[in-house]
Parts: sequence; C-alpha cells; structure tokens
Amino acid sequence: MFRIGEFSKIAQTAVSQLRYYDQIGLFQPAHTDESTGYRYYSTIQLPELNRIIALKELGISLEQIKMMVLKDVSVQEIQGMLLLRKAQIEQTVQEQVNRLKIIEARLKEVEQPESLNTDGIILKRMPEQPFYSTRKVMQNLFDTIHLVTEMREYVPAIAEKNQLGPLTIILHGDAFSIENVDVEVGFPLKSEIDSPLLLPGGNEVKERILQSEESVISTIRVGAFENGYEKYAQLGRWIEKSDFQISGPAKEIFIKPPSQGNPEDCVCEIQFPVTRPTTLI
Amino acid sequence: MFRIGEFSKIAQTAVSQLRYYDQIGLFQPAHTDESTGYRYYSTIQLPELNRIIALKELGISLEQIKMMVLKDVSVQEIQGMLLLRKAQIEQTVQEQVNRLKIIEARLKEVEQPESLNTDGIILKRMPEQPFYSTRKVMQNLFDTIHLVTEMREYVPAIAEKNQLGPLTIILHGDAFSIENVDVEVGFPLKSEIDSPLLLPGGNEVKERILQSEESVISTIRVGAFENGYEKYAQLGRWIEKSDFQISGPAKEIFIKPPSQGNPEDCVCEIQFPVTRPTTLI
DNA sequence: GTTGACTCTCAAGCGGCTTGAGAGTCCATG
DNA sequence: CATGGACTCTCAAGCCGCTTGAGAGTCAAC
Repeated sequence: MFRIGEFSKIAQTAVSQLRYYDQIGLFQPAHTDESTGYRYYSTIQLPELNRIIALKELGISLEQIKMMVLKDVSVQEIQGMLLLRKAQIEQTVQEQVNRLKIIEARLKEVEQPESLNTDGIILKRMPEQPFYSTRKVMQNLFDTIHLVTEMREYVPAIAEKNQLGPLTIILHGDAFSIENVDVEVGFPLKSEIDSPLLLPGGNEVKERILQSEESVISTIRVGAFENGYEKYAQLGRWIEKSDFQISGPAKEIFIKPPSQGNPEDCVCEIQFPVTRPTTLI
Repeated sequence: MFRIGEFSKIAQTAVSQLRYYDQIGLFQPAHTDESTGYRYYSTIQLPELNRIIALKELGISLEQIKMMVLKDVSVQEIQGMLLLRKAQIEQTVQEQVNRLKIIEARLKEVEQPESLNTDGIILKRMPEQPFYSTRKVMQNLFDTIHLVTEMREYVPAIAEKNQLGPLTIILHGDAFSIENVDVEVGFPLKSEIDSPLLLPGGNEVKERILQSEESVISTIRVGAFENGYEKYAQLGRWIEKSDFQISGPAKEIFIKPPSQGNPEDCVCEIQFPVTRPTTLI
C-alpha cells in the first residue's frame, strides 16, 4: 500500500488528479483511513487506472469512462462509443487541417507588402432561404444600378416591409468583370410572397429558394459600390492560397445600402461559396 | 444602429457572445444607452467583428486577439503568434491522428473474440534515469531468476536503500522468447552510486544512463512472472494494429516483486519503446 | 519533541461561453 | 394610454478536468 504521493509517481499521474478521480467516484483508493482521511493505494489497482488513462487519452469524457469501467456496459455499447468518438476526432482533424491552411495563407499574405491585411475574411455556413429576385444579363454597371434602384423602389411596396432581408445581388457570371454580367437582384424573405411582380423596366420578380451552403467565405466592404475591386482581388488571393475552390456565384449583400446623399455610406458583405478539394487524410 | 438581437443575426454571432465580448472589453457596441443599458451596434463595426471571428477560428485565445486588435502590435509579432499557433495545431493534429489509429486498433480488437480487452495499454514518456545494472546472455529462465535473486540480495545492501527504484529487467534480444536471451537486470537510481559491484556469480553491476524515451507503450501484468506471454501477444497485436513500430528493447518493471511465499503476488509493468512511421500529414 | 515532508479538505480559478432568474424596456396593437 | 409580448438588461452559477492555494493535520526520522 502506497500513500498518494508515491502512487502518483508509480502511475505517472498527478496527485491532484488522483484526488479528483476519488472525488468524482471514478477511481478510489483501495483503502482510506477513516480517522486521518489518508488515501492508500495498492499496486493491483494499476491496471484499472491504466484502463481509465487509456480511455481518457482517446478524449472520452470522465463521465463516460465512469460508465464504461464501473457499470457493466455491453461490447456493442463500447463499440458505439468508440465509433462515435472516432467520427468526432475525424471531424476535428478536418477542422484543424483547415485552420492550418488558413494560417499558412495568412502567413504568405503577411510576407507580401502588396496587401495589408486579410483579417476580416471568415468562413461560415448559410442556411436555406426564400429569395424574391429577378435576373438579367447586364450591359454595364449603369444598367445594374438602374435595376437595383427599381427593385428598391417597387419591391418593399408590395411586400409587408418587415418581411424583407437586405438587398442582395448574385453575380452569376464572372464576378471579376463589370460588363455583360449575368446579375440577379433580390431580397431574402422571412415569409412567403405569393405573387410575382412585373417591374416597369420589364423584368419579372419571382420567388425561389436559395439553397443552403456549407461554406462560404465572407468579408465586409465599407464604402462605395464602385471601388470594391481590391476586396475581390484580396478574396481571390486568399481563396487560392488557402486551397479552396470557388463553387458558385458570388453574392453582394447590402447590409446597409448606399443612401442618396452619400454613396460612401454603404456596408456590404461579399460572399463566395467554396469547397475544398477533398482533403481526407 | 441595431439592437443586440438584430445585430447578432446579421453577424451570425450569438447574443450571449456579443455580451461577453463587451464584458471582457474585446468588442464593444458603438453606443450604449446610459439609462437603460441597451447596447446599440452599427454595421460599420462588422469588419472589426469579422477580424475577431477570423482570429478566433484559428484557435487564438480571446486575450491574445484583444491584444492584436486593440493594441498596435507589429507585423512581426503577429507573424510570431501565427507561427506559434501553427506549430500548436500541427501538434494537436498529430495527437488526434494517433488517437484515431489507437481507436481503430481498439475497434479491430473488439471484433475478434480471441482477445478480451486491450484496455490497460497506455502510451507514455519515460524520463532519462541513471540505472545500476548487469547484463548477460541467459541460457534459460532459471538463470535469469537466479541473477535477479542475486541482484535483489546484494544491491540494496550496498546502496542506501531509499535510493533505489523498482527492479527492472531489460530484454535486449527478442522479447518473445525465453532461452538465450540477452538480459539486463538492474535498479533505477535516484542518486548516484559511485562504485561498481561484483556479484558472487561473477557478473559486474555498473551504473549507466537510461536515455529518455519519447513514447513507450505500457501495460501492467498482475501475477506470476512465468505466465506473462499472453500480455506480450496482446501488446504485439496492439502495436501492429495501431501502426507503431517497436524501437528498442522491452522492459519489465517489477513494481511489486514476487515474494517468496506466493509468486502470484507480483505486479509488473511491461514497456515497449515505440515510434511511428513518420505520419506527417 | 521537533523538524520537515507529506497529506487532508474546502474553495476558487481557468476559458469561453451558456443558462437561468428576476427585473426592466420597447413597440405595436386594442 | 394601457396592455401584451418580444426583447433587453444584470448578475450568478454551471460546464470540464483539472490546478492552485489556504489552513490544518499526520507521519517518520532525528
């Protein structure tokens, strides 16, 4: 029988850990002196402790380990727990690898003087959403602005106005050019709008579903619509260096649309849906 | 200006998080109503929040992020932080991959009825240690037992007895056979013993350094010295299935050595130093 | 008997939130 | 202008797996 200090050396386990395991009833000393409270451990407890440590190293919670070692759990259940844990670990590995790619991209960017920061670029998920929009190939930027203006004028009038999300533009063609672009302009909906709308310009506005997207990269542009190309260039470099691939059309979400007075007073989120070339380890 | 709820939707960030970031002074609302305490956020704060989220996704602590976004930190320092973080992530990926291998090995073992459990097998590090030992090729098990007995008799007599660790046997040859084995028998030391010792049987006991080992797998055997072969078989299978490679001689550490009366009353740790065939991702 | 090394219990702290209680505020409707 | 319901506030506690520290008691050697 050893006191806790010596046992902790043999078992390579911290004294505080042993006390904690005693406290939560996971692993208790072979004997406890009732009058002094001293814990006494025996060497034959080592296999039991090792089982616990082995399970813990797999990242299983102490609560679960307690069940596994104290209760009689069937082989199937243990297998289930292990499989579950395996899936979890696989996922976190995937996440970590993603982080690595992103950090590497960041480090490369930092080396180059051309770009000041790629800070505000984040990765997120977008849920499925109903979308009330019209789509057309635009000759030039002026056309686009015209369509947007029309939309902002007529759509809120027919919808209950609290049902509309921010004005969103989807750039179906090449997001990096401005002429002859296939553009969709619309509003996300919080509830349904039953009827299509015919704009004075001849474009028809209809409801459709924007599919959910697992990963989009997103950044915020503050300032006028026209001079946003450096943001696109930045996003492009970031995507390339982080090993992503663009998997769909870009979106511009006008969180705060430009107002008549000052077009500089505009806040816009730029999104690219992306995927990663299958990086299973 | 948005109240916290709406801003949390725009920014895809939980209300409780925003409040927490305010509390720790990481990201504060553009305006706080002094009388009601209501927080009001502006869209132009979105880039700032996104920077924070981007850094957080890299696993950087909020404390560090606070420094990075609030204080003026040089590019070099940021680069340093990123490099450090990169190294950390690489390490955790390595660990996770190890876990995966081990879980997979476990699941394979569970499928087969032949082995009941591979539970008590753990991986650990061993520190460098001085070792007071003798080494010889043994004809048979009886010779080994004789040498061990001699060691246990004479060595404690010349050492201050509190300076000795548990009797340890290193199996330099093939750990899976019993005859003609190159065996080293000795004791770990807590402090130096200056002089060699000549045993009656003619073997010389000398001090040397046991190098530290990055990873050894270890299990505990309870019971007699002789019938420990199933443990070895188990360890062997586990090593193979977990994709490890044995990288040195096995050790048997007699945590509780067999006593005269009952040789069954013995607790022994079996160790194999292992490496992994380089698994960088 | 006196060290000094060990041990005990109990409470708090870590990070990054989440949850809940209890109270107050905003805004649209009747 | 009162009411209701959705929102917001603050403050405290809880999560995990420990670690750290305070203050008190115990053990073994000299």
